[in-house]
Amino acid sequence: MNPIADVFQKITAHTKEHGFVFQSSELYDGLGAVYDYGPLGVLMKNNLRELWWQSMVRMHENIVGLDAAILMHPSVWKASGHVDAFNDPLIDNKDSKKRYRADVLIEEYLDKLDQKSKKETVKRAAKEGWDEYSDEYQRFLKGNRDAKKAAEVQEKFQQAMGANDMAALKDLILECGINCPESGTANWTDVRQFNLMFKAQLGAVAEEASDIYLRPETAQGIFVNFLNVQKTTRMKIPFGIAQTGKAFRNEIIARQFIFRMREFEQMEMQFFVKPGTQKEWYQTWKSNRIQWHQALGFTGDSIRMHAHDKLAHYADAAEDIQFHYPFGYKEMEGIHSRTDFDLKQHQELSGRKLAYFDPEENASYIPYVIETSIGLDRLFLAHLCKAYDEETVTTGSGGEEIRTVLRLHPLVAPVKVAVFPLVKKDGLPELARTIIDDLKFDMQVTYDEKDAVGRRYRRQDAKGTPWCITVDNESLEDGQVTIRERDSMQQERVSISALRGWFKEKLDLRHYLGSQ
RNA sequence: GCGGGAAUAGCUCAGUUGGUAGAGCAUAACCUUGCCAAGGUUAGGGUCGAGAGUUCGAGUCUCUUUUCCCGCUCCA
Repeated sequence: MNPIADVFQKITAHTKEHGFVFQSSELYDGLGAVYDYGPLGVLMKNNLRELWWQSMVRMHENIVGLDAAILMHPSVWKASGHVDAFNDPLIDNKDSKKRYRADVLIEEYLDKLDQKSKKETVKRAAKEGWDEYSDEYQRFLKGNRDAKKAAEVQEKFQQAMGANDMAALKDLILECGINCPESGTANWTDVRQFNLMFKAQLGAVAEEASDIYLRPETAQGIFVNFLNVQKTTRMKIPFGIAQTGKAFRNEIIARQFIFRMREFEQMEMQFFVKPGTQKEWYQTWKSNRIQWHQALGFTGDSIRMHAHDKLAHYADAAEDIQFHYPFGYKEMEGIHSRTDFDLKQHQELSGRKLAYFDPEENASYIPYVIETSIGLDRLFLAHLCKAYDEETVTTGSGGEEIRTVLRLHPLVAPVKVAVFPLVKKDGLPELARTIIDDLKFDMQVTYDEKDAVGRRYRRQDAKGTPWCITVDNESLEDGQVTIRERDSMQQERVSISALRGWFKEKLDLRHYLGSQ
């Protein structure tokens, strides 16, 4: 096994062992590429979502929140392009093992026929002296062998696509003698429809029910609410709408643990700007988002920007923020300049005006959109990967051992403080409980009294808890306790009455996100 | 989707030519110790991923299937 896979496997095993992530429906052998967050996982995931929300909504007076429904009108997905782009008839060549879109293969074949037909026509026209606009020319162009064949194939093709008839598509490929460009053979599998959107039924009576989709992205909920939000909040451009929520994609292959899941959570912010200013805003949000990641510990080369090779149909600029996962640099967040594509599409299909009236310009226009879109699960995984560490330490008896520690950012860590009585007698547990009762209003705290205290420290290290408080016999007299820090293992004596202030200072957002 | 590998207790893994299911760690209770883990005693926990087949008998052999990992492939 290669060392990279080894590290990743250790991380995934660790997350299960300590209750961060479980496989979905494990009791029934599991459901592929779907995962559940355990007790520690949900705390950490909530922290990350909250940190994003605070830096987006709370710290920007021109960004407001939204929580749109997962179910939306089917036309939304027509307008967004998902119905077309997420519905591909695919076919594999068994010899080359290459996969193609069946419709693209046929369209390419039709193109070839068209070219042949044109070539023939030009040749014939030169011979006969026909003008390009003459009746003879046109008649031959439509009437030659290749053109007739093309028309015939075209009709069958449209019929098959219209009826979603996959068998007919395959027959057509065989009939046309279309071979794999790679292997040159016609050893094809059946054509299969890959629908990346999850379909559900709206309506309890099967015959009356209509198809509806689970949203494949959260962005459209923002676009269709654009005017609702703008009018009710009296927002002026430039302004943004932020949303977090689940999205669903029927991935053909889904791997690498929670990196690619069928059900996942996105955190998106769509920022509406005046056309022509999108480039500046694109840069602004790019650097803002990088700063945010750096503030939470993704320093050095743990993240990098990566430009898209080819742009999606809606974008005029797009880059990813990639994180250096154990399996390589992979997309964690996307910054996209989406132009006015989405709003325009919705305006067209709905027939409702989606223009914004700009009082300063005294003109109305459809705004351009800069999108920041991050996968919460991928962010979660990135923090785990960055934090996981096996450190060699010297033991009390002079030997060496491995300390497994999650060096999570304190704001990200699921539990902030663990409180221990040094021994479970002499009233120490009771004193420890009073400390917990005092701190629990501000942060997630936990209690542990079992085993030697050193061992309890290690248990918390594995969960990423940044601080441990130990109550000893002296505490009863001088009112002071020991705070032990996770990464340095340094200890500090602090009086019980000062604890709340001490932690409030350590967990102060402005230390980390203050630059934004 | 193709090819390869794997699945036994919460975790890491043994399990011989097919013959009653094991260890360490973890968990719980009690005793002991007390500032950087693994002292003692005891207890709980497994239809060996699932289904079928071969067999007197299957964790072990065969087939199917599910899930995970690796490589290709795919990816708004």
